Amino acid sequence: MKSDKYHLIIEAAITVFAKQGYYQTTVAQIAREAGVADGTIYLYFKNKEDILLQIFSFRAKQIFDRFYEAVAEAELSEEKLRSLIRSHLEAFQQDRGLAVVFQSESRQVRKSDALTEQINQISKQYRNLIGEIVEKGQDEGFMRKDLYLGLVKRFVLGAVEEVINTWVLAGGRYDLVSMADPLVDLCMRGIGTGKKST
Amino acid sequence: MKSDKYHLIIEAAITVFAKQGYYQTTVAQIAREAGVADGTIYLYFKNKEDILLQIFSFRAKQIFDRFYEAVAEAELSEEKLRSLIRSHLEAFQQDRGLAVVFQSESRQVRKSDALTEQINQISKQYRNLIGEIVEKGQDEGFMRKDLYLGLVKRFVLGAVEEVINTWVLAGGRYDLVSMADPLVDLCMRGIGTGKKST
Amino acid sequence: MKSDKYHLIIEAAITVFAKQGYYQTTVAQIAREAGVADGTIYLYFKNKEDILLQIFSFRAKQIFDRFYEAVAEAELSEEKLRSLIRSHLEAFQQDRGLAVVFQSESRQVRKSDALTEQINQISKQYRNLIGEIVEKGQDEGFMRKDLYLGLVKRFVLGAVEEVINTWVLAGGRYDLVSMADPLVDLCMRGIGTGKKST
Amino acid sequence: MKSDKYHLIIEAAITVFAKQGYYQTTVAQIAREAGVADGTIYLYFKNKEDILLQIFSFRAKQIFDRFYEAVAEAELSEEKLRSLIRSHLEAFQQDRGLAVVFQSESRQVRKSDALTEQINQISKQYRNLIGEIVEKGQDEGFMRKDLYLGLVKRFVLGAVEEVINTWVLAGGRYDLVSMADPLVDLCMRGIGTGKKST
DNA sequence: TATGAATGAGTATTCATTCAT
DNA sequence: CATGAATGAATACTCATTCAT
Repeated sequence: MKSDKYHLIIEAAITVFAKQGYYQTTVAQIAREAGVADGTIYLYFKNKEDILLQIFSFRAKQIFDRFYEAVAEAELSEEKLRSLIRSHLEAFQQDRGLAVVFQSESRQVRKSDALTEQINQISKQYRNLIGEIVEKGQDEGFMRKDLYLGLVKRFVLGAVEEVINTWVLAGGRYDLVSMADPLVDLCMRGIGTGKKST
Repeated sequence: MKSDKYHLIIEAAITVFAKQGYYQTTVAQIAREAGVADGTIYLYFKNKEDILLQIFSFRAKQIFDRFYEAVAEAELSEEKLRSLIRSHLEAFQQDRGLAVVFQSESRQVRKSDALTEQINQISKQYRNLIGEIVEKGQDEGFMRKDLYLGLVKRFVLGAVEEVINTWVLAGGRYDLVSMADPLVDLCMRGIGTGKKST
Repeated sequence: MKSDKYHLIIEAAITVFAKQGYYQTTVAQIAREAGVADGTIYLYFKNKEDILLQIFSFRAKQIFDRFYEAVAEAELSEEKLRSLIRSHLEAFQQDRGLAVVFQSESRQVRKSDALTEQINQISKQYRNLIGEIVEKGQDEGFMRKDLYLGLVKRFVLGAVEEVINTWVLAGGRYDLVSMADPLVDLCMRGIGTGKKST
Repeated sequence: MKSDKYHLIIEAAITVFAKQGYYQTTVAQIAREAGVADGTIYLYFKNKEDILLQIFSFRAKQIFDRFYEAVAEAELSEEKLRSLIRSHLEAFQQDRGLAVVFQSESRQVRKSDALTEQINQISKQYRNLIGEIVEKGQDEGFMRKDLYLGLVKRFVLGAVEEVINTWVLAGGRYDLVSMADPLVDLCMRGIGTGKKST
């Protein structure tokens, strides 16, 4: 089990990264926000970038576990998609800081291979999850088979991300989760066969 | 007419920003890439950030003019949407560097109000363009009227952006423009009424 | 109590400013002279100008306290003037570097309001001290009453400063304090009534 | 005869140096003030410092010629001293910018030997002029013979300079020349024998 | 002569990282 | 484990000077 301070620093970093962006944030600011000394950070993290890396890997893992659960609980493909999107929006609505960091930092080109890889892996996992759902939908006859799967994955992911992004830029002032159903509806019309699941 | 050096520097900056990101890029690197002295940059730009600002405002204008033309040339709403998306993909395919900069830097949280505003304005214009097309489509009976317009705009924009983003991350190794038709098809199924335009 | 390093840097700065002048001195030179890293300076001073400001305010205070003491210890006005001038010359003779900095930097036109104000305030205090002595001298009948006080203050201050200045330019090679008595004599003839105090 | 532009630049430099000080002034500012191109300055001056050097040597010469004239026109030593001081104050009152530059830049420590020498030479000449007057006064019996001549020179020079300096700092808002008589009176009491010249 | 665009050396300042306590 | 003072490499920006026109 990770120490108390570790989580303290992670949370502080998310807060400050969300407000100012990674490069605009100093390690000293994170330390102050976390209420620890500058040097203490280096007891838990290799360097500044490692903090961001851990945010992506540690927190992403937490969140993805919820996604998998949500998808597993649903039966049919459409409901799985709905569950996925809803829990995605829920997770980000619950932690807007994290949402901001994900949205704004994941697109940044970076030198560190470790970080790039981490981010790419997360995206890939997410797309794979969508891919599995769509394939299941195709098997069930709820989703069109004449679709380039790679495009469909991005189509769904892009739509969800843009909805989140708009919400983030709007300052998180409205209910993000309420966008889930209309969004799924749009997606299903795009990729679905029209066959009803009930 | 802007001076020769101005464009030289803009192009150099796009190249280097695309490769390393804004914060990882030094002014000296831009100067070297442009083949000018460090100080020369400050004859044409107020500071480093101003270069990015100019890229967004100057180059975005160029590109947006093409978008408006493309949309204007088409007759029916679906064709307008197809034109818009195709010219979007074309523009970014032709200048991958610019695409990378747009995709990765536009999401960054930043202090400068000027830059944030510039970026927000571009996004808004784009969404408005989509909005107009959809409204026209609703009038023509090609697009559903039971849609929350704000969501539709983001839905389309998000899908396009994610397609570009994936292409960017893949190193631009395949034909981006060929994604236009399937993408429009997906979007139209999502937002269309099913009525055929021919 | 101020840290060790603070004084180390102040002394180093005085030395280097005295040798090369404020604008010709780099922060790196001060750091090297003080035996600290460049960055360390910014732990104790806001910026380069702040060092000069602190020299004026911190060291001036030290010295002025001595002046007030010296003046207070003397009884009659002429002796007070003699004490003031002697301790002034003594102080500057003891720290020629400081003398040089005071003489050469205090006349410079500068943007910083804080610095200008600091310098003006010191000059004013000094002139006020002289003013008080002269007024006491007038009461005692040792000094002429037909004098424009503002002129007298400057007359005395100017004479003392020029004597110091010449000594500074001469490289501090002779005994500055020995000029005190003849200087006071000259001043007293100029402003005195001729009445003897003994 | 020096070209038009030469004087134009000299005057412009005096104006800007007076306002901002030598080190705070850029060559471009001088050029703008003079209404010439940056490069033009280097047709008339070797470098930035040369401008200041020329101000001291060219303008000082002009002024000193007036001083010598004024001193020559007077008969007796006291009147010579009065003439000198009055023309000094007059000259500076007429060109406050020049006064500021003289007062503030002449004390600065500088690397350039040429400039330091120029400034020292001017001061020396001035002190010599005073010296000659005092010696004449001693011959005539108007001035005390028990004075260390080096001190007397500085005594007078210092008093005059401080009076000018105060006027400069006050923004030149009062009549400087009117200080001449009281100032001479003070000096004469200090150094004179009391014998009346009429 | 005159120009002003271009140069690039020079510098104040920041900040990730270390390490003695 | 925890601290935070100290470090010094890194970098945006300025400006005196040059030179092709």
